Amino acid sequence: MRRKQGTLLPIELSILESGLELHARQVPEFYGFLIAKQLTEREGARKLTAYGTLYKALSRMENQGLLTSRWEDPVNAAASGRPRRRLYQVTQSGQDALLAARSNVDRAVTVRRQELMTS
Amino acid sequence: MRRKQGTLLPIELSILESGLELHARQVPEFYGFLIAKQLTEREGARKLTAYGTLYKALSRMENQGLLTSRWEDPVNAAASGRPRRRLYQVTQSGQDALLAARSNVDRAVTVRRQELMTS
DNA sequence: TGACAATCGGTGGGTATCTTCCTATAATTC
DNA sequence: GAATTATAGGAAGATACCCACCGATTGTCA
Repeated sequence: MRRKQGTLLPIELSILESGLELHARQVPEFYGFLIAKQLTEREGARKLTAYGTLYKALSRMENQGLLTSRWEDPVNAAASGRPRRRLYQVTQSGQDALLAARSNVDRAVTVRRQELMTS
Repeated sequence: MRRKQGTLLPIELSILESGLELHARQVPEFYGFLIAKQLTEREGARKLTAYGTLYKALSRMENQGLLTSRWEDPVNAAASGRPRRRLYQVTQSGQDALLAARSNVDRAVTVRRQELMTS
């Protein structure tokens, strides 16, 4: 749906928020599946069936420099008996984008409120 | 469905046959997914949706000594960019079981044919 | 012969990631 | 304001494995 540049989509906002929240809780890195679970919990019950959407968002964000990623050590994954994870971190640029997007939203809300009050 | 001992189930026969066929074609080891594909092709179109059934059969056969398995080197799997495979081989005992089962089938068929002809 | 116990098959879920295809929609361009 | 175009979203499927549960069946024993 063609994006107005400098904008974050709802799913991207969620990813950044989840990522930063985990970071604050001493979880330095996150991965797709974990985010999916977080979103499911947070957004309340309605399942994120479309993993494609999530993973596409993640790689998009990495290309934009909002995230960095590395593959988990395969030996480690094997020892845990599960598929390898791709581990992400929110970059400084990601944090900035989140803050900018938030203030945009705030501004939009404020403007709308003004409009309502003066109409 | 409680098994008469010394008997092989259809899926077990298929696994042994596929395994030996691959071995004859210079493919020393096989894995679940590969067998699934083989079965789908061979048994003609109708998909093996129930992977659970297949994997259970494999571990059952390993317990019975018809197969041996080892995990693929995780680094190798990672390099190929896919989940790890569990690699199986048909044991001598597996080959014997197949031969025995085949001759049982032959005998049963022969007996049935006799019955039909003399009835 | 009839009841019991064992086990098999299928379904569905969980763990993880990625690709391709089609459609819907929003942002640009004219 | 209309036409174009880029891009996001969803569905489906590929790659691999495993577990838990339920119901059906079948061999065995009384």
